[in-house]
Amino acid sequence: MDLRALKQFLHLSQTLHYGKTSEAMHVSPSTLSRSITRLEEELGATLFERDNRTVVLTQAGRQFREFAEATLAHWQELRHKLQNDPIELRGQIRLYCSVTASYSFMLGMLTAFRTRFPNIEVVLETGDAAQAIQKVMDDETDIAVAPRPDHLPNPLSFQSIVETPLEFIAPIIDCPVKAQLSQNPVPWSQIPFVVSEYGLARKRLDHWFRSHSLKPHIYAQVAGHEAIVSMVGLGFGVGVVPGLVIENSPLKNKIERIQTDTVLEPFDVGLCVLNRRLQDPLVNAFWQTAKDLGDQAH
Amino acid sequence: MDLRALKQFLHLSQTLHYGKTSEAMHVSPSTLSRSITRLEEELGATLFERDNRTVVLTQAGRQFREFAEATLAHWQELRHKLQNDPIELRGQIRLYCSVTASYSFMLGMLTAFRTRFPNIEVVLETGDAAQAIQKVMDDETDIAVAPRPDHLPNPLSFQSIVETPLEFIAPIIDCPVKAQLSQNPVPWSQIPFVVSEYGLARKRLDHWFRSHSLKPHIYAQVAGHEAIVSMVGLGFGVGVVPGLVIENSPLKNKIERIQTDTVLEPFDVGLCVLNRRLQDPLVNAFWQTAKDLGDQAH
DNA sequence: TTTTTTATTGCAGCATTTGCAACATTCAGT
DNA sequence: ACTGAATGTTGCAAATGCTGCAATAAAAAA
Repeated sequence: MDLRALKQFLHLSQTLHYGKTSEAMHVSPSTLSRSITRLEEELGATLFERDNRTVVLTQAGRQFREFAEATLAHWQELRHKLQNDPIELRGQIRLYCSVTASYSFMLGMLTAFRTRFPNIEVVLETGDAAQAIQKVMDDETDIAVAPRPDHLPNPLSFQSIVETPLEFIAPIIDCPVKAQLSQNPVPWSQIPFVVSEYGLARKRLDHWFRSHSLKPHIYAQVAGHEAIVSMVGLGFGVGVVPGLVIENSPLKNKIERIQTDTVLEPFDVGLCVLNRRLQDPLVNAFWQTAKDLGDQAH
Repeated sequence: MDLRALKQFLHLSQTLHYGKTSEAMHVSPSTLSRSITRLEEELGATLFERDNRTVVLTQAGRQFREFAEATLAHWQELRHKLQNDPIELRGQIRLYCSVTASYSFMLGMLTAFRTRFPNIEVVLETGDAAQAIQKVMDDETDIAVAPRPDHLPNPLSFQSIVETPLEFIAPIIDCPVKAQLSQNPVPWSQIPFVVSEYGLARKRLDHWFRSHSLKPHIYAQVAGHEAIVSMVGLGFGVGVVPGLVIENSPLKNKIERIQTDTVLEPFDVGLCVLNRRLQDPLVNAFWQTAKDLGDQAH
């Protein structure tokens, strides 16, 4: 039994659905299935009564849930205590995130961190999310907020915070683009697109174009999702940005989301760090604080 | 954090000695070292203050020990409860062990088992320990007591119960052998040996002969350690048997241990089972009961 | 019946863990 | 001070175990 199995069990005991839980825990259904099976073997008791259609907690499962909750809480509490107690950490830590992130969840994260480690100075740099991974790899920052890449480079660790859909947005003001969009079918290959210069969002969009056999009309390539929102808001074309960016944008009411036949794979936004940088107590402190915050959310 | 790490930590917190603990936990010192390091990383605190000469528990370590003890106890208690509750197990389970084992620890084991599962019928066969592994492999018995082989066959699981040294024994009564043994140096190649026909004890002894460049004088090959004790007691020669067998032998006062320059690698006596047989709830019940007993001993 | 949903299993690839051996460090004894 | 023994850690190759994909099984819905 390890803590990951415990977390998975707890989540599953709430959803009662392998698919949902496995997705939330970022493992495949098969892995989750085997995790639970292992747990049951070690325990010598069945935790879930499952038929391929329904999953229900057994009596044993209910009892185990209490144990799991208590143990997990106990562990986290202890970890906090031990991290605060021994040495009053001092120093500097470098963070990198997009403007949107700094507006949204980064605020809560930093407050929690400052409360726990008031003597660590935080240097926060904002910039294009597409560069975040590279910044970490080059050790130009300690921890960055980034969308989880399709293939995580080996020396990196990732910890997800929130998932947000990638959405198509269009201007609300009257402009040529608006007219084109109201046609049926929509002449996608003629519509001007405002896209990221590079990065995961660009990759996903390119994939979407290919799978629709479209040769897109790229009107502008810009760096940073926020800039895309601006240009779209001004009526230059259609863009694709994470939902989070839309919600936190001051131009929110100048644009609208548009539906498409297929949905782009959502962004899994989280923290990214170079494994070896976790040796540094300061970096580790931030990483663990974030982890605690995440665990509480579940 | 998993339970194994917890057990290792607890043991180490008592011995304060990596070598001792790693041996007791059946892992190499390096593995233990890494286990503890991992634990410390996950926890973000140092558990042991160690210099290559001394190991002491830190303040954090003391706090963590309480957590570890509580968690482990909690887990085991729950496992007991869950294993008893759901179904009253009935049926038959086949055990195989040596006569010595049945006299010594097997008694306690069976009592614990009968208390917990009064409706499981135990069929206990006694015989030569050297055959135990084979009996399990051939599925002629469910669980056997055996010395841990140098290389455990893959489909088998092993759980150790007790370690016992392999000792040289000689008759006490006056006989030719006794005279030879009192010479200096001892003429090993002329002394008659009473040895196992096959099995791990034989293997270890052969190895000892080779490493001393001796061509042994084998007087008799017998099956079963108990028989060796008998023949040695009667003055037929010198033998090698596990300490446990000596202590439980009615002929204990007819023989004496003799010292040699190098000591034979001790026997690690424990339970052995075919992995797939653990699917059977009855077999699993016994296996887990034994595990609980072992955990309590620590 | 066919389709859809969803947990499980075979299998191959891969990451983690393991143990050995070499190393570093400290202490005891000369 | 020097040598030798004891002991925790680290580099590295090998093995073990875990993971995800794809196929499967089973049951409900259409």
